[in-house]
Amino acid sequence: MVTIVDVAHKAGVTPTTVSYVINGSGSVGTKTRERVQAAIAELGYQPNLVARGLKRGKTMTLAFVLPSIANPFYPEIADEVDRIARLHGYHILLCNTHADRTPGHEQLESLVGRWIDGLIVMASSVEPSDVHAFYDRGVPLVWCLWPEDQAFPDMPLVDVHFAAAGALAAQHLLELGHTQVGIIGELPNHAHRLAGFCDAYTQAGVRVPPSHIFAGDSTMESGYRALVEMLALPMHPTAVYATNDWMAIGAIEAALDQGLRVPEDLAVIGLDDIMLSAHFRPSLTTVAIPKRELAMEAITMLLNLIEKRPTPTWKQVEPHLVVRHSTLPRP
Amino acid sequence: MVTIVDVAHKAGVTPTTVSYVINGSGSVGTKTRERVQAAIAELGYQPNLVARGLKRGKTMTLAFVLPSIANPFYPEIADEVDRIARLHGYHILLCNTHADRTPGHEQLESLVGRWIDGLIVMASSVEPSDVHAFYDRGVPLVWCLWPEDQAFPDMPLVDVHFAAAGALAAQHLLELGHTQVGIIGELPNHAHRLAGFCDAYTQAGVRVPPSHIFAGDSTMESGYRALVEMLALPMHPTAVYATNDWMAIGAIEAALDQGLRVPEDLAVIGLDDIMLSAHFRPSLTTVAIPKRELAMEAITMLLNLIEKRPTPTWKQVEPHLVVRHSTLPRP
DNA sequence: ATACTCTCCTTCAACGTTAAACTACTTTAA
DNA sequence: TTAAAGTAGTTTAACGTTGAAGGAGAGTAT
Repeated sequence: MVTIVDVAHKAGVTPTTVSYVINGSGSVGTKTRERVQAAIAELGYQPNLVARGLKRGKTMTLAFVLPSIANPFYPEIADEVDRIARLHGYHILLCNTHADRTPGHEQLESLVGRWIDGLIVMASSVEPSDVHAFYDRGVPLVWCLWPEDQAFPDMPLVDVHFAAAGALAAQHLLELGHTQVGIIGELPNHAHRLAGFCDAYTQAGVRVPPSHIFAGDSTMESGYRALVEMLALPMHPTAVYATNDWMAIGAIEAALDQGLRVPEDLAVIGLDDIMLSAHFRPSLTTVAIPKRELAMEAITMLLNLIEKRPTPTWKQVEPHLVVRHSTLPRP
Repeated sequence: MVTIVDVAHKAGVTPTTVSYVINGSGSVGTKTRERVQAAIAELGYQPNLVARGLKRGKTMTLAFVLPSIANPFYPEIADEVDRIARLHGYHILLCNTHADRTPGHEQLESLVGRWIDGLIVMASSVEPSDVHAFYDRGVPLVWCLWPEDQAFPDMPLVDVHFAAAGALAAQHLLELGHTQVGIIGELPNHAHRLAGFCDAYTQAGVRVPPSHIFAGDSTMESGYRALVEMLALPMHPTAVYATNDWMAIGAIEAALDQGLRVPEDLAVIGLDDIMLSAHFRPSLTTVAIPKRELAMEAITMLLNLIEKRPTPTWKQVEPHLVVRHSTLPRP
């Protein structure tokens, strides 16, 4: 590898002068500058970021900590984080914790040994207290999608306005005239999604009795089971709201298997907008989480923290409704 | 941050001795070793990998270069690469080229400035010649999924035995008695997938005329269009083979829209096994690419190259058939 | 003429770690 | 008893870069 010393020799100056040319610091005469630049070009010199990192105490490296990149929720976020980070000269280290929160602690340690400049931690990839310990050490970090009420209130956080998401779903069903609704939700994790929905119904003067709320665990299977249960009761819903898309899809499958038509006999709405929802038959009406915006807010906040610019430390991104073919007006 | 010098002071030895304790090199007395270890534990010392990287010329960092992690084909591979790399003490730098092959060149340069120890390059993320230039410089790297015939034959390569994949699809349809087949393929990229299929048919004594082969571009829409075209001709296929799942799904949608039943009137088989295929209705019979195995072979080969262990530099992983609900015996 | 300033470049030391070379002491061998 | 071999450390220098301090020379002001 060609080093700054090689360039200096070739240009007949000292390494410091070359460094000044590269970084625009110091003061360098025009002719010398040109000679140095020629030498750099000729030798194909690239500054060594390891040495520079050691000297400057800054590695231009960020870490993206998440449960698993194989979970289809994260890749799009990762892509956007990487894109924006690179615009600012940073690279992203991937860190899949595989939801093993205990070694998650050691993983954070090993990242800090690399002098990363900051990290983005996705919900539930590491123990909250471990994350907070790092924050206290002064490592710039942003939490992303941590359930708001569990968060240490002093830590930078970006999440989704889930209550608004629930309200959007409710508003859509209300506009279609559905007053008899069943709900499939994962509690307590989806509390905001549920509350936003129920509050909107209450404000519209329609009561959702607790007996119309069924428990799921975010899997398709749990959505299927919940709908079967629901249909066994004498409640006759004309619409179902599931707090995520997988459960909504499970519910549709159950309804179809029970001989109901979707959306004619039963409207179903989900929340997330996973890729499958667009291609499922019938395609799923859902409330979309703006992942790229989420990523953008998180990385922007992190870069502000690193570069010590003033920044709000709490952001909520707003979801939006995506109407497809699983909802229709009440028969 | 606490450094090796702090530990040395606390233990009453020189930094070198601490280094010897950490790395198990040199020779250190039992009592001294214990004192040093106690000091390390007490101060919570973590070796600085930046400084170590500079000194040793090794950063324990690999890069994973791909078009975009948002493409659902890659996350599972990335997850496995990261998992295995970390078992060996390496971290993974993510590098989305966004199929911009020109800046791809600069991206590689910036990675080399970081002294990464090696990289895995996914097909079509960078210009082949740029990649080869890096290989010539001695940077350990493995190509993954590059169409075999385009590859520089001297470069380490891991790919899928696509001809066998095509043959598996053919064998399945032959066993179901389908002699009238239509093919939707992307050429020339999917040449092996096509050849494997056609060869198997030929060997079974069934000729597939060129007129039964339709062009697609790997998108769902192109699969849809191809099937519509196909049905307009007087060829009456009872089965369709698409060289990827998206086109197969597009074909199914077209068939359903044209009033055909799938699989009763028309069997459809794909290739890839993307996540959607399992949840689509009808779920798609397809030939699966073993992504985790692919990842494992690539990272294993790369680690062998880095650590200068003998290793084959060409691997093909074997696909396998996944029978679901889009294929049935010929009516 | 002397002091001051400015520009341009060099010297020096440091970031944290670690191999190589060296020293001091102990043990073993002939 | 002396040499050889081993053990347990230390000293030194280096990885590649850069900020601070310093110096040489030219230009300007008094």
